[in-house]
Amino acid sequence: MTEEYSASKPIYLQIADRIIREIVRKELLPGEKLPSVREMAVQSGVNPNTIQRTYSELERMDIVETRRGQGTFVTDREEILTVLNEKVQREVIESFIRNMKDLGLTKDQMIQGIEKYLGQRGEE
Amino acid sequence: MTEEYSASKPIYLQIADRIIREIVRKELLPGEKLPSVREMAVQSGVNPNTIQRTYSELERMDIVETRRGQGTFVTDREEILTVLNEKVQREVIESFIRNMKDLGLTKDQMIQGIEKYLGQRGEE
Amino acid sequence: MTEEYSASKPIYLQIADRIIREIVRKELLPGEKLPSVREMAVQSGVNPNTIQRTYSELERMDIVETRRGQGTFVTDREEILTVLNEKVQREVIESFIRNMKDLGLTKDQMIQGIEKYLGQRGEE
Amino acid sequence: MTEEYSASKPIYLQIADRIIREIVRKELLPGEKLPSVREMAVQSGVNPNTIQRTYSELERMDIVETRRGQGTFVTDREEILTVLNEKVQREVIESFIRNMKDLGLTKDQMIQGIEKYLGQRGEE
DNA sequence: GTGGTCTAGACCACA
DNA sequence: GTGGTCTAGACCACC
Repeated sequence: MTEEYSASKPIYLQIADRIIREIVRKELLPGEKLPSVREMAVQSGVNPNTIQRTYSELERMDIVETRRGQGTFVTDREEILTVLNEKVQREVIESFIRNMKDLGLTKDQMIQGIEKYLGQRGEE
Repeated sequence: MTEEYSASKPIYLQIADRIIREIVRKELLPGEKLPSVREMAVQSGVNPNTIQRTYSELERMDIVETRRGQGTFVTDREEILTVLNEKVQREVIESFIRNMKDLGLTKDQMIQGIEKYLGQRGEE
Repeated sequence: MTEEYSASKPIYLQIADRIIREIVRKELLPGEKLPSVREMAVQSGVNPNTIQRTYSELERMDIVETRRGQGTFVTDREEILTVLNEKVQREVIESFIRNMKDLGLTKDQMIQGIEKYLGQRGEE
Repeated sequence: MTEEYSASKPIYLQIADRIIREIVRKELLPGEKLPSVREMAVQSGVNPNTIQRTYSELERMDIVETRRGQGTFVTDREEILTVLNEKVQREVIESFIRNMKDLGLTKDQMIQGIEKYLGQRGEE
């Protein structure tokens, strides 16, 4: 599988986003080891330096921690992951609200739209 | 202004999407003239043939009509624009729901999230 | 009005065909005067020499006759026009039959097709 | 072989029409591979881009499907080909009727004309 | 090899 | 001026 990367955002950040999404979806669990820089570079079809920058960025955000000689691990500090989860969620919601407002819709119409696609509130 | 284009989707379609968004947001009104092919090409930093293709695609979708020797105009057929609006709205909602489900959230949590950012239901 | 001419057939013959069609449709009547070479050239947007060849060709077919100093006239010899009519009609029918056979249709299917588009036989 | 193209219709559509005719006449069978863009361009004496446009148009009409890296193939969806056949047939009939009406003939005369060329109804 | 996109530059018909 | 078509030649992703 060859992934494609948008021209408008640095690749290392795009990969960081992807990893964050995997953490939020619990596909990567707290404390779990990430693939090595070299392995991830091969998987992603990019230069190892790029992955190095990705991991540095994630570490700067306290989302991962690297242990010398052992590798890079998802943080197990729950408060960090909680905040991360909220942040990602907030971004999705804000983007949605912005788009819907562009379409001239009110909050009630947004909710009705969601209910139309998922069935009435209370179900599911 | 130099715009950047994603690598994963043809430029002519990305520009078409941009125009559609402008129509849906009422930045381009029904019956309004679009920039000429050559002018839009300069604005967008692409070859006129690419814009030609964009306009052809929009015409094929009945979103735009061309009058020979005069230019390209947003359709003034309301039913077309209504359907377009619904289609874009549906896409926004589906994308939102997909993202939120990725985050492991239920429908009620989605709605609560929106209400948190916009105030309780019934207000605005 | 600028007419267009196919690249695959000489223009002078295309114009001859057009005149023949007008005669067959009785838009040009037996004995009626055709426009002068110069006038027809202007009407058709071509060189007078081209019309001259058209008229010569029609005269060779005995469809028109030219009277020196007076102009070019549709023949009034009914037998010529009758034969012409049959010839044109035959060409239309043969072309139709050829096309329909290409589609793998039998005669009865052709007739049914016509009836479908014009109502049942005996009406109209 | 140098083909000639009418001035009044885009070449890419004339070639599309030709291919459609070949499909309807079963000279091109369902599932059969069309010549590659470059090969067809040479055969037709036009630029590859023109054939590309022809194939795109045919794909838009669902008459043809392209498989990446493999080529362009006549669809094998029978219902598409049936509809196409009916459409072409309708066009042939309508053109015939138009021509015959131009000649001032009634429906019965059209049918008699066909029977004169193919023998009486019921035979064949 | 295949189809698909893009650029550069030309010519056309229409108004 | 407008949009529409066509050529020439390039680069891309996929197989």
